Amino acid sequence: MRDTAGYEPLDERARNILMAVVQSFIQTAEPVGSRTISKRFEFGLSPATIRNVMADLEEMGFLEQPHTSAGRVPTDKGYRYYVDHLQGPEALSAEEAALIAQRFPPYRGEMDEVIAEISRLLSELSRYAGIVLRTLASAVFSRVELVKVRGPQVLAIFVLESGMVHHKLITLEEEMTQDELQRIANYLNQEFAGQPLRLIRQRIAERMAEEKVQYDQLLRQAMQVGGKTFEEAAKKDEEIVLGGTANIIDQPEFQSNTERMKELLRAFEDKSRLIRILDKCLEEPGVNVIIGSETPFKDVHECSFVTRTFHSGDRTIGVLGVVGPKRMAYPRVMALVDYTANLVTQLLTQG
Amino acid sequence: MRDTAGYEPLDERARNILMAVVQSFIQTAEPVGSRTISKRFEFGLSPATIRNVMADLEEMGFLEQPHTSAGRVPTDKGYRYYVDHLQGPEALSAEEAALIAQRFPPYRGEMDEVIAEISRLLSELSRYAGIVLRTLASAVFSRVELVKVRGPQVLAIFVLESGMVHHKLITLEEEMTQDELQRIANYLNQEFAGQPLRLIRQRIAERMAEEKVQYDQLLRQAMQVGGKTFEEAAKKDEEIVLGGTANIIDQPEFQSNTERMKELLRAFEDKSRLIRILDKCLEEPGVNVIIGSETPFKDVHECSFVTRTFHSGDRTIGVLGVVGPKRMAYPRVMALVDYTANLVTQLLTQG
DNA sequence: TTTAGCACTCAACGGCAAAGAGTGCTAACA
DNA sequence: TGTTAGCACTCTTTGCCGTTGAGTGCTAAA
Repeated sequence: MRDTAGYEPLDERARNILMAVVQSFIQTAEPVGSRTISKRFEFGLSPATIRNVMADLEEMGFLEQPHTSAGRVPTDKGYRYYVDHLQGPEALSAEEAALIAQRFPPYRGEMDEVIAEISRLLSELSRYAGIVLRTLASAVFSRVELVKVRGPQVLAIFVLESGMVHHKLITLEEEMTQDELQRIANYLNQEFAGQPLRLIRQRIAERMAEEKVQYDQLLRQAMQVGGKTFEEAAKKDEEIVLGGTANIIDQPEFQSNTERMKELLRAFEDKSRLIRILDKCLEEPGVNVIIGSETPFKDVHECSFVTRTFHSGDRTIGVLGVVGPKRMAYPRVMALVDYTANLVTQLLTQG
Repeated sequence: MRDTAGYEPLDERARNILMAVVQSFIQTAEPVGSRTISKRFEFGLSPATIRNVMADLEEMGFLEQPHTSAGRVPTDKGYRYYVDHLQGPEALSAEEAALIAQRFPPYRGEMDEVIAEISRLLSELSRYAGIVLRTLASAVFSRVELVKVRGPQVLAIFVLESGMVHHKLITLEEEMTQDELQRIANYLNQEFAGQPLRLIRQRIAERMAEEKVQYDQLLRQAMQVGGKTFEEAAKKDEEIVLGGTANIIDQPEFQSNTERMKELLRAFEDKSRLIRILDKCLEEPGVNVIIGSETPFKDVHECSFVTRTFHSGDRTIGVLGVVGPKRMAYPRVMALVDYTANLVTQLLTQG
């Protein structure tokens, strides 16, 4: 939900007509005219009256015309108003809910496969693209194991409080024995267990600057290894998976315009930008909708994002959702995303 | 290289003209007529003569006409003949080779990032899609570490001879102590170090059937854990990454035909089919070319694959390559793929 | 054997008129 | 005063049609 202030007040009739335009356009992808609305919806108003109202709505910035003699199309502001104030909440049908639950992947501590499967599931059910971001930003450290691989290469496996496991291959400045590594691991576990990764990184940076670290060999080595372990982790802090991008080709708005389509597919290949967008969603509670130009990235201004965070216990693990054209079936997709996020949370929490 | 037998012998002139048609079509994506060839190539032949030869080539199945009054287009058989017998080997320019070497990712035992980066590199340089398959089929086991996570969950980390590291979370039937796990790991290391994963799986299956295993607790437990460890590994035996799929949208043959484009993008999303295709390439030494209908999968009949295996020492690690339209700049792409595969092999071998 | 000439085919292009959807404005109506 | 019918106007879409041009196959001459 965005701030609702700053809108000119719309009377009942204007709201109804705006709703009719948005819904009709979402269904047909054709600009909608006054005649169409007058026929298809039972407002008991003539096209002429509707025209007047639509002209008002256009002036207020909710609608626009592709060209003079065409019908109207919602603007981003129009979609926003629709999402925030007009659409009723839609529940998933029982069959659909059952279908999702049935297709739900099993979880055995390996997030990667779950993420991939969920994004596929979301894309199939929405017929748009599915997207999942997994973050370690608020992950809590539980334990690390250090395994000598060969030479100065060491495998650091760290287990998170949520039961998730990550591993990183790090290269030390000087070779150490497995015994030394064991001692270091013990130290790190004792010192940092139960703390968020974010904080640990900070602590290590602080300690390394402290004087006494210079004199204590174990401490010095521990900080070196710990630094590498947790710093390296940062690189994989966020993992993002997209599924079903081919679905967007079916959308008529891109069919005719291959230029836009190319732009969009390229945007989807550049994960870093998507991460930036979804990062914002991590802070939003509940189902979050981003419409077209509400993101700062021009190549996705023709898209909307519907997302929701998912958790393990009270830790935020990531965010999942659907990317589709602005002309998206919002109520349905929002219900789908909400339901799926709940299921994932359940899976991770009790798993 | 395919079998060269079974071709009607082509005389010098026919070969030249076939080559001209293929090259011209690769360049322009337009069906090529007799007039064009007569002008652009210095054969000293009139269009009429060329027409006769082209008619012969069409009868033999090397060329075809989209419609009566259009020029000719190579068939898959035509491309095949071109690739096998007509194109000269092309070397990468020094600048390009340098560019690749410079953009080459560093390697520190983590394959995942290398694979992703290589596929991106291949796609950027070829302007088609880059593809990399990593396989464990011929991987050799070096060492395993078993780490208790919580309850019956155990993290199995296995190091391969090539220095690569994989991990799998497995769930035991009964909880074990870290000490027991350590003993089991020792046993597995002693027993199986230096053997291919493939073979190990087989051995374990055999042993589990043996009678004496029933009486020896350590052995029984070891087989149970080993079975899970190596069996689980099979699931991730093959990993495939595609980069730059958006590039294919630029190809004129797909621009006009969104139906084909959709089909192709969907095919790219179904990794299992791509794996099947690339699996075949694993057995081919040298640069391998697959043209259109030479794969059994209809959705990629408009594409060609150019691939080459890469190695660590004498072990095959995977296969990399480029996927593009059949109308592909074969000599250039083949040189690129060859060079890149060599670099990767070098990286993995000395790394 | 090669080539010039010719009749033929067919996609592509441009122009044009008709159709159709939609609008804004005005005047009449309840 | 709000609503609506009517109307003139705009502009895209569609279909039609003739023209153009690239390309072919065939035949007959060099």
